[in-house]
Amino acid sequence: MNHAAPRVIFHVDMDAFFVSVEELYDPSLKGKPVVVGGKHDERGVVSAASYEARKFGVHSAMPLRTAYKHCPQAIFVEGHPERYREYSGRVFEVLNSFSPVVEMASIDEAYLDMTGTDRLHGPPLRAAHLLHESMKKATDLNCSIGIATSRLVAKIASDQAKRNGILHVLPGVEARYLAPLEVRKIPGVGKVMEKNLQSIGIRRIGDLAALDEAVLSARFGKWGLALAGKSHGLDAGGWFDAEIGERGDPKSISHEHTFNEDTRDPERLEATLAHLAEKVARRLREHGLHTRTIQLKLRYSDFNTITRAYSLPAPTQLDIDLIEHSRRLLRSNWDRSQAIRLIGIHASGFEHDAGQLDLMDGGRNERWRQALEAADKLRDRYGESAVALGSGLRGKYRERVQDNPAALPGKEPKKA
DNA sequence: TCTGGGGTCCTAGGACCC
DNA sequence: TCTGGGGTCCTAGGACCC
Repeated sequence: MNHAAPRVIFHVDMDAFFVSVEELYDPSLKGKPVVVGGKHDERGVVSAASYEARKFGVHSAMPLRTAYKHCPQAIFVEGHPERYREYSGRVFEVLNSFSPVVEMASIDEAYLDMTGTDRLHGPPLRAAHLLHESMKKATDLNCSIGIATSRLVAKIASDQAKRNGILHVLPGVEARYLAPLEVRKIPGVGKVMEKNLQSIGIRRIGDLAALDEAVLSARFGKWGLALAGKSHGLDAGGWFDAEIGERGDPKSISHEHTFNEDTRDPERLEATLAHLAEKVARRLREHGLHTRTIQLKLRYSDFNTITRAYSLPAPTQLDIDLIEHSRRLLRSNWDRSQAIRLIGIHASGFEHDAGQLDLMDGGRNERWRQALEAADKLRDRYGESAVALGSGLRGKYRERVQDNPAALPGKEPKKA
């Protein structure tokens, strides 16, 4: 085994993924300006735009209303996450048949370690062509493929290969390939970092590479050091330097909801929060995880956003715990003079085992866990609306609060 | 322009411990 | 009655990605 042999990394990126999947369900969309994300007059942003819509300046993350102004003739369609997950699975199957070392980086892109697969698939460029054809045959979707010795360069290359193309950056020419590109092409360099770099005269990756590492490190800390490495084409820092396919459990699970109109209705807020908490709890159980930290997120009318966290004495995966603690956070942190635009709940600090308390409560938690798991299975089989356990819970709690003020924290029951 | 939803990682200050 | 320094946990916020 030659350890000096450079790695062969593929970055496979599906072309206009959401739009392309929608076109498979409705071929009449093909060749037209299409915007996925919601209705043209709704709150929300563009999830994906067809290439025809992009010609009018529409791009993802643009507010839907703005997209409508740019391109009123566009067809606006609601997103279908289940469809995208299904096709993402098919994409994975194709990739997995080419290399056992696949890592889905998001729903529509993946890294493959193709090192040492020459015998099977031939040289990289040929393997990429075969992959491209297989993908089209199996999913009817186009993709672009970047090939390089690092994730970073492969990713940048796949972007340059758009659309429906392949780009191979040969070993040894990475820095030369990157040098003329704008720093913004580096994943992790966004608007703010781009501005910061511009302020010291750095526009292109080559400028970055020419700079002393110490200067970058002094000015931008850890990130500066990583940037120096990246400017030479190395996988440095953050998510990039892990081995491909070595992604473990999620670090956080969250759900949030933006109201179509801002609200100050406590019932509505608490019902929404309970619904979000149930979704989070359900996903915790799917992953076999327990959370220690629950975080509430509120966005007010003026877009000002606050987060408030609470760490539990023992980890949990139960709806009831998430509902109660997030509700408590809401009650004690919501500035009621302001209407709320968005509410969300975020779980983090995961552990695989339930807390000690689980063993000391006479089996109450264990019985809950089993009941909820059974409900999860019913939902899997018959759909979300099949089980009303969650909303039943909410109703019950409300009754309790209304009938008995003592159920509200901090209130003394009045004796008749 | 009027700004979604789901994530990851980083920073920075304060509490607390040794 | 002046006050070191490291480590870890918690919390809040922000940049960034798809």
